[in-house]
Amino acid sequence: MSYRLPPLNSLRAFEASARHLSFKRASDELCVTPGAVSQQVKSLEASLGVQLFRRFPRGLLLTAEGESYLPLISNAFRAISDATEHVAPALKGRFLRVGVSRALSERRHPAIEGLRRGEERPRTKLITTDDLGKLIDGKLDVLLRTSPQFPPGLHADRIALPTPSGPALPATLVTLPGLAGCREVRALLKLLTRA
Amino acid sequence: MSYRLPPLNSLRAFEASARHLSFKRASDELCVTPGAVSQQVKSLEASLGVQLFRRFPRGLLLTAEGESYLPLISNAFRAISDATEHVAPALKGRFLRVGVSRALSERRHPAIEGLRRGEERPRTKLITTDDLGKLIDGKLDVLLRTSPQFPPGLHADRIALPTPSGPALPATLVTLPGLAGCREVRALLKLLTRA
DNA sequence: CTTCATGGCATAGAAAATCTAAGTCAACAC
DNA sequence: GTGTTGACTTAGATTTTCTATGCCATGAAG
Repeated sequence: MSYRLPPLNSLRAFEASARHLSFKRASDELCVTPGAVSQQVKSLEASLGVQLFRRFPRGLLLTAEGESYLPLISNAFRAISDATEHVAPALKGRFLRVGVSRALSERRHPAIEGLRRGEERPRTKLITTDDLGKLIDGKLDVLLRTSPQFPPGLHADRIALPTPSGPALPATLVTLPGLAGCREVRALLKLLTRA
Repeated sequence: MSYRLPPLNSLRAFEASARHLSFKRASDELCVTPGAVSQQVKSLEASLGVQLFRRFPRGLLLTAEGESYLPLISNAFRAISDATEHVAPALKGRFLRVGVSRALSERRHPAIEGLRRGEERPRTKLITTDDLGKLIDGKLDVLLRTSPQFPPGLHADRIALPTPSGPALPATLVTLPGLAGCREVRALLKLLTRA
């Protein structure tokens, strides 16, 4: 038997916003802009014909409908997430595993430190290493190093890390080809190259 | 706590294909082309790194992973669908409620008859009526009539219904503006104007 | 054997959805 | 008063989804 599902991407924006009671914090979690979250939630409300949030200048409150919807949607997403991890155990890690070479790690670059402290998105687990083998073995998702060298078959972005004072620091972000375009890696790239 | 969700639209394509063991029949249900379903499922398999189907020239079989994934995903979608109906009761109808004027109804137009017998998509519930009031009152989603007249505020598409023999039959498909762009209405339009 | 029907696959491009950047507004803090 | 924060809106950029088309492999019918 078929069902009618609401727009699922919008539902994701709703769920994250409802947990945080903030489009801003939801946008951080989802690695998109607050405007995108706002639009998605608005679009969901329009398609449902139901207000899910009360908006305030500095945040959100759930309506009664939103209050009743949230746990049901969160549980369904949790079930999907768990089922997915069960079927594809390789997706179990909830963090982007980022190798950072010792040289860069010791530079205490602000964005990298922010990631380390959990203050920046995407969520990452930082590992001090420059071992490309870990990338190939699937033990890392991304490797950030100063050396521009990388073996064929991997994908590399040459970037300039802005420094608080002085010239930008050249670095290379290496990934498996399949991961190069994923949202978290792109978000990481953007974070690292941000002024 | 956040989760990592697979691409939800692809998941929808997987779930429908797995129920039907056919991209073709899933495409009918989802009102998209088989090629689109195929691409979505393939994309999901790539992002999970797991084969979900075995393909055969005349259909699909589920892999062990696909077998274990399906009930979990179906249940989650069911939960979302139920939650959505609970929060937005107006969405309860699972059928597109189509009013067909008596004149058109009596013509026994093939596409309309196909809809009536449940042989054509989108799923519709046909009601013989030409009462625009029902549309405005929300008791109908769409009204198909021969008359080109409709009140301001509604949306109308003037269409030509192909007949098996003879010239196309002019008709008007009237909807509330909010519904005019929705997938089911568009699918209905396409079905009715198909040669 | 040939022909026809069926359905999955791949591709290029069209269409739609999603997102971003930028600016506005309303509150709150100092 | 100014500055900060976060929600809202808009236009356009970007990405995703979809379509149309043709190809391929099978199975059924003649």
